[in-house]
Formats: sequence, C-alpha cells, structure tokens
Amino acid sequence: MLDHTDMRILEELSNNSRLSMKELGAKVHLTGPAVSARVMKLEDEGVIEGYSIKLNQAKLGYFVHAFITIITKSTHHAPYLSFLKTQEGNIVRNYKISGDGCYLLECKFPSNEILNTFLEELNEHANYKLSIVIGK
Amino acid sequence: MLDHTDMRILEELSNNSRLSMKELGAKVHLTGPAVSARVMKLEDEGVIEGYSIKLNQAKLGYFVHAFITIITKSTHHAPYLSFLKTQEGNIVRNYKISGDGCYLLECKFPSNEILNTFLEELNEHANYKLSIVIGK
DNA sequence: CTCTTTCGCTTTATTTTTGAAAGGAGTTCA
DNA sequence: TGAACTCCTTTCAAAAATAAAGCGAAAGAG
Repeated sequence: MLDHTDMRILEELSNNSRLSMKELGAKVHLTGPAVSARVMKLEDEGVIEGYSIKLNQAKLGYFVHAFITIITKSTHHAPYLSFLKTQEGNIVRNYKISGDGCYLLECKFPSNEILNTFLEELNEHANYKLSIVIGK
Repeated sequence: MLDHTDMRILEELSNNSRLSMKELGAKVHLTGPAVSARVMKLEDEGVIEGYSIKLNQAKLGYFVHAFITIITKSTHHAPYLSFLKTQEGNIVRNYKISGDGCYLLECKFPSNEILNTFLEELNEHANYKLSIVIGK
C-alpha cells in the first residue's frame, strides 16, 4: 500500500511541508507531477491529515509547558470537560487515558502564577498530578 | 512585536501550512507579497520554527499510543537515553520533567504485543508507569 | 511647521511552479 | 498476443512566487 517512496515523501514533508512539488520530486527521484499525484493520493487515503506549522511557544509568551494527570472528582466528567472549554488558550491537548488517571492534559502558560491560578480552578473539578516540562 | 494580523497568519498556517501566499493574503486582507514578507519575518524571528504534516498513525500501522512516566533506576540517565536511541521508530517525544518521574515518554506501537516487548526491555533501565491513550 | 527617513503596503513584471493532458513503458491477466 | 491498468515522463497553459519600483502615512530632526 505504501511503498518506500511514499515513506520518503512523508519523511520529507514532515521536515518541511512547504517544499514545492518540484523540490520534493528531486529529493525522491520523481518529477513534479508524479510526486504531486502521490501526495494527493496520500491525502485522499487519509494518511496525510493536514499541513501545519511548528511554533516557538516561548516567543508567543508561553514559558511554562506542563502535563497534568487528571483524576476527576465525580464519576461523570462533564464539569471538568466544560471547564477545559473555558481555558482553550492554555490547552494543547486533552488525552483520554487508561492507566494512572482519567485524562492526561497537555497545556501551556505564560507564567507559574497563571499556572497556579489554573490549578486552583481545576481543583474544583478534579484532582491532579503536575509534571512541568524541563526540556526536549 | 506581533500584531493581530501576525496572529491571524499563524492561526491560518496552523490550520493549513500549504496555503498559497495569495490565499493566505486573502484571508488576512493583504496582498500576496505583503503576507509573504510577514511570513518571512516570522520565520527569521524564530516564531515559526518549521512546516510539518499531521499523519494518521493508525494508517501507518501504529495502533497503540502511550505515555510512559519514567523513573530511572540509577541516578545517571545514560543507559535509559541510549536505550531510547535504539527505539527511534516508536518514540514520538521524550520530555524531561519535574514532578512525578524523570521523563515523560510519548510513544507509539503497532500492537500491545510490541508494546509489551518494549516495556520488558525498558524495565532493564527504568521503572515506569504506563498510560495508554484512548481518545482525543 | 516642513523636510527627511522609515516602514509597510500595493502594483507591476519576470521567473518559477502547478496542474491538466497526452503519451510511453512495464505488468497483469485472459 | 494483446487488452487493460498502473505509474511515470513530457509538454504546455494557467497560476503563484518573487524581485523591484513606487506610494502614502507616521515618526523624528531642524
């Protein structure tokens, strides 16, 4: 289904999704139209779900990056989930997990003070364990 | 430093980084050359770190997505880190964290069997807590 | 107040890329 | 042997990117 050339294409586009089809073609030894057809096929099949950018969060004012393991207080999660909707600017992703907790929340904050405020509000809906990202 | 138009540009490129400068310009009410100059500025400043794609991991054969909290056995982490290098295909990211553990490892596997093999090898270097992603 | 510089944009024109169409080579299958 | 299919290349018209020139508003100096 996916051959070696397709994997090379995905690799190159992961590194730089703004390559022109001509440049991408040169990297994988195909012409522009040939590689363009393959990319369209990968999109149609749903292998490529979209094209995005990598942002430097610190340059956007987000200096704190954290993972928070969530243990909701009640058995139904709605209060927690609707709380999240009020905090969209700080949420990167909310993973539903099996294991140590109900959710794993990835989030970002301008400062520890703002993180602290967030945690106080979060604590009305859920218990948590905080992990702050130091590197990599 | 970053005005409202820059934020709009980052937003649009996050949704689709392969927009032509002309299309992007139309969305933020600028001409192609004008928006192109702004994007180049955002790149030069390091706000935009790169352009990438979103891949459907299941379609690539990775059906299991997990976060593993790592507690290294010894005080020096080299054995664990060099073990990771041997497992690159399955590793998404390894975050150094402060909190519950030394690292938070995001990884993907074709099956629970392969995850199990991974965990047995991991356990030679570190203790761990496993969280398997169920959704979102 | 006026002159000058700077900045960010638009317009224009050239170069480059895209994408559609036609055609060729290799493979499969009857 | 040949029909159907796949995947590629070549060709070419249309679209986009890019470089250059110029415009107008804002800021600063005399």
